[in-house]
Amino acid sequence: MEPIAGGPAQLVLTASIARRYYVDGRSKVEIADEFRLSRFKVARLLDQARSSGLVRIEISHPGNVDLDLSARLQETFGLRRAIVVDTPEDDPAALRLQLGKAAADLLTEIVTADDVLGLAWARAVTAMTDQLTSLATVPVVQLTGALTRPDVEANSVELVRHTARLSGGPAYLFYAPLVVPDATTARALRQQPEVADAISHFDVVTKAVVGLGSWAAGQSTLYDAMDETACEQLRKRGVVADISGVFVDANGVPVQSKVTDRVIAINAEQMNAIDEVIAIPYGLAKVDAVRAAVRSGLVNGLVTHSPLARALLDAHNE
Amino acid sequence: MEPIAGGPAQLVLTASIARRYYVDGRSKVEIADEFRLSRFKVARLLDQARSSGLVRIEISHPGNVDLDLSARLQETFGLRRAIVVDTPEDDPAALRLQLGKAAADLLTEIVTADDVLGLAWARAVTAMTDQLTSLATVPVVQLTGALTRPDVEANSVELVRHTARLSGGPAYLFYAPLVVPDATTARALRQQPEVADAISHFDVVTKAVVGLGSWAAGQSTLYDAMDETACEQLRKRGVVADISGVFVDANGVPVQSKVTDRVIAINAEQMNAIDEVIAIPYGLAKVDAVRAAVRSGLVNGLVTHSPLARALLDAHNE
DNA sequence: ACGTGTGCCGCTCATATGAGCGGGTCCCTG
DNA sequence: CAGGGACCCGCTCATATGAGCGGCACACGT
Repeated sequence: MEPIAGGPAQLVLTASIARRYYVDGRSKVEIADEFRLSRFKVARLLDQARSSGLVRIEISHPGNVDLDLSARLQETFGLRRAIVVDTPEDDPAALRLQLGKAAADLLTEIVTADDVLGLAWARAVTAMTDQLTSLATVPVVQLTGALTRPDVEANSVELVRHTARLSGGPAYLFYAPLVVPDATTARALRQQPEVADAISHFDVVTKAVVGLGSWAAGQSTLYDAMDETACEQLRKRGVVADISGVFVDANGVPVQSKVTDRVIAINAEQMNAIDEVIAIPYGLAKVDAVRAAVRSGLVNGLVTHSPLARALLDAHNE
Repeated sequence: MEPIAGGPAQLVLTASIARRYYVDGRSKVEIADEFRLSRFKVARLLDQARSSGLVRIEISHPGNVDLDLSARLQETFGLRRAIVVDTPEDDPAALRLQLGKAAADLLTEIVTADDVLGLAWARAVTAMTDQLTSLATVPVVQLTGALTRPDVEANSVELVRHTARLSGGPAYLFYAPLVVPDATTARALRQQPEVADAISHFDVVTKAVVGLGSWAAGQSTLYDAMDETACEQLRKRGVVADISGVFVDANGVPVQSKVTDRVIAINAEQMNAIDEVIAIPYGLAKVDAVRAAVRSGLVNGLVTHSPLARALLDAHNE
């Protein structure tokens, strides 16, 4: 693997050839010609140069996206998209900002006029839309009700409206909470004209950005907003993650329960039908939730930060 | 030249492909297959990755030889050999030691059983032979007389004898000074049997290691050993370098003069007939001398240190 | 001296690759 | 709305390249 070549002249020759080939981009035949060697000899020297470590190839770029980690994450988990932002930041708000920017850039890039965009309510999604500056003209569909929290200004509606305005496309939005006290209320809400209209568009959504929470206190806005009993019940059913209102267990299997009926949001089946579903998780506490979400196949795009990406890869390799 | 790609997804895709291609060594066709792209698209992305600087290729190795500089020196001046030792050392003795080692390794590598080795007297050559540990069995021919200096132990004779013993081949050596007071003495010396014998072997020498001095006080052992008048006369003739007794001007043209006749050493014509002539110059004061020596075509191999190598390249590029 | 193993070389032939072309699309601009 | 112009794509076809083979020289043990 690493047996550096023989004499110094050999070494210099190999380096010259490597330079001609890799830096100057000449063909091996040309090089062979120039150095009066057979092209085979040139090829062998180049092989040796690479395997001995004389030629090192690095992939990097000036931005804050860790391309190598992104690629590995994408490949390892079979994702359609993966963006890993390389930042030492660990303050959640600042992190959200950075990931939001990366996600916004991603969305700008991948959304084309043929798409229908779905947006769920989540702080990370808000962070994204806030930094969105350009978007193809597409319909924007609200995928979930909103939760009002003292520390958050925007709600799901504003998020959708803002994005649709930016895009120039129609908005399908409604005013409703993400979770209500009982199934009956939920059913009634779902029959409201605006809600029903939005829901009727769920199956034409082609790209969506969703929230992703770990099913534990402080790790999921939905968890924190729900009553203790319901949370406990879902935990007993093996729920480890909520994907904008869709509950999944550690194996990524969606969990149906009475609680599910109280949620005003896209369901597992509908989400599964969406071509690309992107989540923006951060924080090491979410490792298991992300694994579950990815395993479920519901989420096939990730925008995250390097520590979480590394943790995911580590967890995968054991 | 450096317009980094478009969106982040594009970037990650390009990085993935670059990794597959450069790191994993897969073919473009395989990659195209894997990513569902045309091989042309893959090729274009890879081109872009290289030209945008996303993929960086470096050539380096753990030793103290600067391969890149060596290669550039070799190419720029059309040399057969160039070894640039990367060292911050500037103490002449320590430098000689390092260059001597590099030159010794080089000699071990390039001298084969078919060669005839010629050695001139010079401190740097002594530094080389002292560190020579292995050499093909070849005849070793003394190319110059010796100068005895208080700070030097070995002389040309010892140098040749030692090398021949190491090699196992015959030695053609003689006892004579490098320079004598008048041409008549020189002529007489050249007819001495041992001297004549060595000289008769000059034209079969295939590889030689010579000294290289700048024609100024303290920059050439020969200069320092000669009378003021002679030095001055040669300087007036435009001499800037002495190559083990061969004087050349700034354009690399050998300078004949009455002084030349007083030197017991190989002459320009004979040196020119040698396939490889290697010098081991060091110190920035020798830039012009090295340029002249290389331009003359008499010297076609260099073992030197990085500052001098850089200075040579700089001088060439202006 | 004589196998014999090892390393290096250059070959053939199937495959990968590059240069350059022409046909699209989108976006200006007149 | 027509006419460029600036891409971006995938094609053809000549060329470059890789896999694997047999020949050759050298080193070594018997």
